[in-house]
Amino acid sequence: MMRAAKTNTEIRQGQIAQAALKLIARHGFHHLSVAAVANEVGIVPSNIYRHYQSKDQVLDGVLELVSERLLGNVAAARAEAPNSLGRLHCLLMRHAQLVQNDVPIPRVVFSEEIFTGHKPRRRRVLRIFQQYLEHIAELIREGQCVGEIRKELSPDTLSMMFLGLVQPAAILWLMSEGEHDLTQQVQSAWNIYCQMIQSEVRTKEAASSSTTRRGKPSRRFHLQPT
Amino acid sequence: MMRAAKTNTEIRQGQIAQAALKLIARHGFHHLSVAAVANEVGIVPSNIYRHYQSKDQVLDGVLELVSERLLGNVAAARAEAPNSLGRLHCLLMRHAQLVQNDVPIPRVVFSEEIFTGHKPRRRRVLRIFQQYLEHIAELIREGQCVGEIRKELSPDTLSMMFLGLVQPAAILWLMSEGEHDLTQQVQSAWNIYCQMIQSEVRTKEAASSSTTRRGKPSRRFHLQPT
DNA sequence: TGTACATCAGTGAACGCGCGTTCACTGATGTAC
DNA sequence: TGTACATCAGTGAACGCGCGTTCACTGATGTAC
Repeated sequence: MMRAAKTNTEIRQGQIAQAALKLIARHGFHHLSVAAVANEVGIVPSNIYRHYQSKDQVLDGVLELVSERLLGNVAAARAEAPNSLGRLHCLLMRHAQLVQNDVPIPRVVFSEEIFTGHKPRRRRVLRIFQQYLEHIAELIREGQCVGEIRKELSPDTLSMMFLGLVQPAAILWLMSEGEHDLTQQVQSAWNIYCQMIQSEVRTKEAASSSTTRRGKPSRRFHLQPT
Repeated sequence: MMRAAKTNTEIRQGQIAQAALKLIARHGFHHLSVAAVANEVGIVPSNIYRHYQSKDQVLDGVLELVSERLLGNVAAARAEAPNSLGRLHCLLMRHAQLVQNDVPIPRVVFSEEIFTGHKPRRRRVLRIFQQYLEHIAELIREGQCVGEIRKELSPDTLSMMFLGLVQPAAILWLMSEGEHDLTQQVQSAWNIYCQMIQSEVRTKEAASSSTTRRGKPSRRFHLQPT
């Protein structure tokens, strides 16, 4: 066996967390072994302990990555779309992509290790979850301020429902190994959700608002196939 | 140690599955050990193998129980409420109760053991999930037939969104150890969902339909706190 | 009703395996002189 | 520029623990005669 190149701990920590995330994405959280991570990085298992104190700390590193990606998507969605509904739509699709291609967040968030693992980590995931929800609620509030989104609906409830547009579909997708088309299912759900939350354009007050409902209804409504 | 009373295999299989479900509900899926199950039943670990061939088969027994409860709720909701919206509401609240009191289904369905465990079991859970979705879609279709629910919305998408009313809240509830009030959050989401899917009562054609929207809007709408 | 035997559930000890972690040692890199 | 030494990352062997599973044995229950 060739000896691995000597590498700075800071860099190795990053490599190890990335490798762990990749393996979790592929084989699931609790199949993650220190040996597998080491192998992925190209070092020997015991060497992990030069850079992390324990497996637990590696997992903390993974959570950090997941948090960054989730919150990064919020920032990206803000930058990509000009209005609230567009941003929400963008965030939703990015979230679906994240689940599908890159990081099966469900594997992390729904994992047993999280629910039943030691408390500090559970609190941490809870916090990430809540932060994410809060960002979504903020997007919704902004939409309500400018009149895009109906003001009588609670942003907190709407943000929870927003996540509900992806989660069941994501689980189904995970379990069916790609038999279900996640993106399309999420899109269908979004169409209905969007139509529901946007301010009515029929009423006289907001007849020509910024929403696209009137212009191209066929893209907002999910038309029944048959 | 007192010797356990000799008991019929059929009965013991039931006891074992029940005990396993109870322990999963309390401590999570992958913390389930054969020893713990045996202890809960009041027998010795090795005795489990008189009644099941392996731990895997015990887990299959647990899935059977979960399936029964989920589908049982559908039947109960059908019996309890006269119309489709009422049945959906009833089913939703029963589902939330199931998660909260009895069987944390998330612990089973979202478990790593399911996603990454051996294929036959994953297929089985997928099937249970799909059956449940299909029953919900059927309730929705019935509602569309009698004009309670808007006909242009896809039952398949609506059923997925229906599950989305509980799932994020359930996960939050699990992680926060009851800090969040699951029932109330689900109720809020339902109010919005219900308002969205029910047929418009404003329009002339269905002015006096069977929905309760006009009569008591404050119970259907979630009013913003501030 | 009583006896002999087959069947079947219950038990404790032990095995085997995976896996996280420790430890003593190796060898490369950077720094002081 | 060259030498000596400290520092730190890499390695393989081994330990320890939990846990699913096996096995030989025990003892209770039901049945045939």
